[in-house]
Amino acid sequence: PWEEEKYEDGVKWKFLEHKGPYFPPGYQPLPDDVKFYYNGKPVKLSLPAEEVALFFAQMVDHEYTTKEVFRNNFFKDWRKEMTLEERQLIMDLNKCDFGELHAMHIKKVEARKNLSKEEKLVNKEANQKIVDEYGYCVLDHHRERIGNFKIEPPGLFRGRGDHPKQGMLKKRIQPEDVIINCSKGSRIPEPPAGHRWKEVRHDSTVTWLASWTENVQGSCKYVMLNANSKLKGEKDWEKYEVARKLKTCVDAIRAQYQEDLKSKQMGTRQRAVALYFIDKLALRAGNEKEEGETADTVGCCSLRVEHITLHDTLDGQKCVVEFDFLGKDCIRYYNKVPVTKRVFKNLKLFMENKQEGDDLFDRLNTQTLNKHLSSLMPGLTAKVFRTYNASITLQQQLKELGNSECLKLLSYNRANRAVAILCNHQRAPPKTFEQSMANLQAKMFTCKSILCVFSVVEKKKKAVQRCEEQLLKMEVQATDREENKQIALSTSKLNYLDPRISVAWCKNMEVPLDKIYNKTLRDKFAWAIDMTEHDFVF
DNA sequence: GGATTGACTTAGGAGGAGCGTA
DNA sequence: TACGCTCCTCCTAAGTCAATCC
Repeated sequence: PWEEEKYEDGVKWKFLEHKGPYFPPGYQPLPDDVKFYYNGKPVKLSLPAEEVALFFAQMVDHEYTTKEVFRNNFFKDWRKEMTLEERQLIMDLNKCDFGELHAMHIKKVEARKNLSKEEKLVNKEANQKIVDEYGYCVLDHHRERIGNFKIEPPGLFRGRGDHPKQGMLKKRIQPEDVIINCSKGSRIPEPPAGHRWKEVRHDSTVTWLASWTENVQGSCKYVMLNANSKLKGEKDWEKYEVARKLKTCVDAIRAQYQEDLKSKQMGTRQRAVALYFIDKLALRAGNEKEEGETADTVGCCSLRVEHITLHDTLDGQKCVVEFDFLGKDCIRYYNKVPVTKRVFKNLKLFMENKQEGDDLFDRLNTQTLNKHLSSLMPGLTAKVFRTYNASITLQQQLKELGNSECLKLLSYNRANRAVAILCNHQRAPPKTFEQSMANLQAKMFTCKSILCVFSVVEKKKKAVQRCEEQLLKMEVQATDREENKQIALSTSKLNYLDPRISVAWCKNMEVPLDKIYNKTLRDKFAWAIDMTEHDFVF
């Protein structure tokens, strides 16, 4: 779909100009009447120590701050920011009283909420000005929106799940920490007054505009383009094209790994079983992770023996594998899956003479798995199976029809839901779930009562009809919402489902696209909206 | 080959805008 | 006009995977 010529060998652009990242405002010292207390006595902290104290104070009503690991990490890092005197005085977090700091924070939040319409508008305009100035770049001939042009503000690190580094201080990033990437002929961004950049480089083989190293994990952070940019759009399109290519050879690949289950080589059999899981269950590849650096989560290749239980029979089914492990973001994967005899036998073998903590696939890692995959098809890696199986599932499930618009949308959401369940995309049930469900039920009840009365009275045909329509809509809505209680549809919509399937479906079903794609999605998938005809097949 | 680093995609939650309703 | 609810946008953590180094 992209007319302009492609650059050769890894070149991503010829011209790149931008204003550099936007830095968050500096720390505002506490007013004199807001005090921190240690052991009951007011203590005036040095500014660096005060800033970090406030990070903690802002979080005290969050569960995080009750956790041992969080408190210890915080206290250790906080003490590093203190002066010698402060460090000698403040020895015990339990003797710290952040009450006034917390109260001030709450008051500020309240005040922000209670701003008048006009004041909110003023803020909005100020924000827009920042976006206008820093939010765009010029890449080749296009003005493009930048995804994250703001430097992440300092704070306390909030890892997910049982993260060993939770509570550590995430330090303030200075221009001196930031590498700028832009093209040679462009106007180089000005660092904030009195500062300089760590480096200005001109690397056209990468797509980032700025980067810095984050201090908690030591990893790189990047400023990159928005998903609606040409660069990202092309990459996204390519991703789905690779997945479509897998469709043409997936049968051969499946036959191959079925065959490999019988191999004399243990490594080959392990690879075959792993591939079977990745294909059938849409598991992630599962890179190995450094112990103690992150929460203990796994994917396919890093499964350990304690993560599966083998059942010769379970609930009347044979050869059942029970999975129970924490995956990405510490989301639990729990599933009972009947597998073929051969897979089952192999798994028994892999588990022999192993104990808790041992790798299930001790002869396999993601590098060798992906090397094998790329030999079967160029561009094929483990994650392509997720994209492929997600998209093909959507396409198959969309064969369920509905005659009214709301029923059509229900069937679309159900297809989307099937994918989300496959990919294990979960969410915490909304806090208001029970209440809003009850409200909906109440409305439906009212509607039903009205219908009862009116059908007796006769007449009022219009009102009856309207009421019936409303009722149907609410019933569908209730079903949809109930089924979706703990399922996140957005992740698969955004990352796994070829948008052309959805665009074609909308055309065929005469459903307006904005019923299934919000503005962000319509922007991101502009390429698909442009090029897709009603007869598109994934 | 094994570890490390760098670049990029994928992920769920927080918070707020905006809408409909009482 | 305030309130409650929903959905969107933003945020940034946490993955994947290839390149590089030794």
